[in-house]
Amino acid sequence: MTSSTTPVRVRYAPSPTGIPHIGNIRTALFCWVLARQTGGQFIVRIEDTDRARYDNSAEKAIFESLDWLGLDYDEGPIKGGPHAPYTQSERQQKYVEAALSLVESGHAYFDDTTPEQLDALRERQRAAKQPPRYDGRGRHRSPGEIEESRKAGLPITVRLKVAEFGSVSFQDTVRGKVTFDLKEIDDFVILKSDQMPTYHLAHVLDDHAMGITHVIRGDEWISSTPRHLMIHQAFGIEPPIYVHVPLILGKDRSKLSKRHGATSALEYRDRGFMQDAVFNFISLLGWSPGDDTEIMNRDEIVKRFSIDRINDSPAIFDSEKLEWMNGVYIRNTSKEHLVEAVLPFLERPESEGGLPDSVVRPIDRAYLERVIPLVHERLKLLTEASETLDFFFVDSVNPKAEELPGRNMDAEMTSSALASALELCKTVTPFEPQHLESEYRALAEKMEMKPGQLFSPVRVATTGKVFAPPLFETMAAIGQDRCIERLENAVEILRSGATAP
RNA sequence: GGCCCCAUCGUCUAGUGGCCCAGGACACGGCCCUCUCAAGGCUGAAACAGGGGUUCAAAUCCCCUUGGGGCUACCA
Repeated sequence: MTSSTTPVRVRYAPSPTGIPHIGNIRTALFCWVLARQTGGQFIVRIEDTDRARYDNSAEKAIFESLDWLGLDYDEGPIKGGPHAPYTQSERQQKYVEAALSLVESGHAYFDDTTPEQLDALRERQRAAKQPPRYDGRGRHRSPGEIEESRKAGLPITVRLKVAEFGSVSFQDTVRGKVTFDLKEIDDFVILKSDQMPTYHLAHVLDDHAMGITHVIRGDEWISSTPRHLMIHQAFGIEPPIYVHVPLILGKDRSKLSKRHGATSALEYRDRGFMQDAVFNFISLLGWSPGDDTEIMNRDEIVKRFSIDRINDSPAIFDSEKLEWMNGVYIRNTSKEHLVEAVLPFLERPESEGGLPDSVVRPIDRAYLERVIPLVHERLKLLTEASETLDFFFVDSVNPKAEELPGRNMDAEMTSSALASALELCKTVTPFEPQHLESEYRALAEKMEMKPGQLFSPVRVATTGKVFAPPLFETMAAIGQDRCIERLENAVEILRSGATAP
């Protein structure tokens, strides 16, 4: 059991082969939270030992994701630290030396089996309905034979000698005791023929060197943990505490990947989610504080987090609830902060979801501050701001003729409503919400219409939309001149539409 | 196929033997509020995968079955 007062050293060790998805980032978040809670360290290490799959943009995305969610690290690439470097490709020599020392001590051996031979072996095993497994043939190769292969340019790997009998078990903090039979584990590669270590070797060495106390990682690693234990044993070092967190699955219940659509934290940022909402939401995937609390800021999460309360079962990632939560965060945020958050989205080009290109950039900030309260509680995504606010910023608006009439209103009723509304609009002073409302209500009464029947066409005429913020606040913000123009325009639209056959 | 892990409403989850004919949240339906849309309030429908044990008592413990997932690479 982990005492929350003992400082932990935990690490997030992604490999830069793709943009980190929510599940991956959730693991980073758990690590970060635990480090902050215990006053320990959160370390980032880049595991780029797979040269073929290395992707520079993925590496950038990793740091961008961490940064966006505010997961600051104590040691890592760029920043450095007492165990630098924190990028595995820069630590290669250490792995090679370690692998060689294992050969020296008899815990590992060179293997010159070619990939083709390995394929053939597996093929045969499959045909014979045997589990595909390396058969340990390299154990019997003499140094001379290896040397010959080396000279012939054959690929040479280093494999760990795994005992053929017995079992390994370990205590996983979330799973409990997990046991594997050693006969299930073959002699696996620890040093590849390109002199790069495999994940198994590299991370064990680094975690040990960096003093990692808790290895927090996805459930997918549970079945290779016995290998990691064997490596520790071979080096005579103590393994860390293992914490295998349940995976986050896509809607089809399979491991999260690109084909599940938007799965990276960065995509959520770009789609208008707030970082605190995403932080809150993903912390609740596979963990809960134990009561009904759902909305928690990061301090609360840090305070309440506990490894013991991490779930056993995988969670399906469904962004519907995240959208709701994002709305909660938007509503809870200050006007000033919302303006700040929404501005970059409004200023994007129209084709990317920004305000119409006809609106001059930079956007009139003072005016935005004036109108944002009108939509504050209506916003679920920051990206929605453009279409929710556009009519405030553009010069004119184009209501559809068929949308102008309100419920149970015919064309005639609509035109007379608009005509009277226009006349009133020209004369009403001051042009302020309360006054506007009382004037327009009086007008509705005089015309023997329900307020809504008068307001609806006016809303559509002034905003171009059927749904909009409260009418009189909106009109006041749009201003008397533009309202008059828009109402005139609507009257015109209706007239030309009505005369058409 | 083999090994390992998992199993409560559609989804996220509470539940650690009696407080549970199972609670909360999202989504969905209804009602209220209301100038539309939201927000808010009330409310409805919705789950312990199945079968055996153990126990006075089981969603909770054990076993089996079923289902799902992961791993099974010179990828991580």
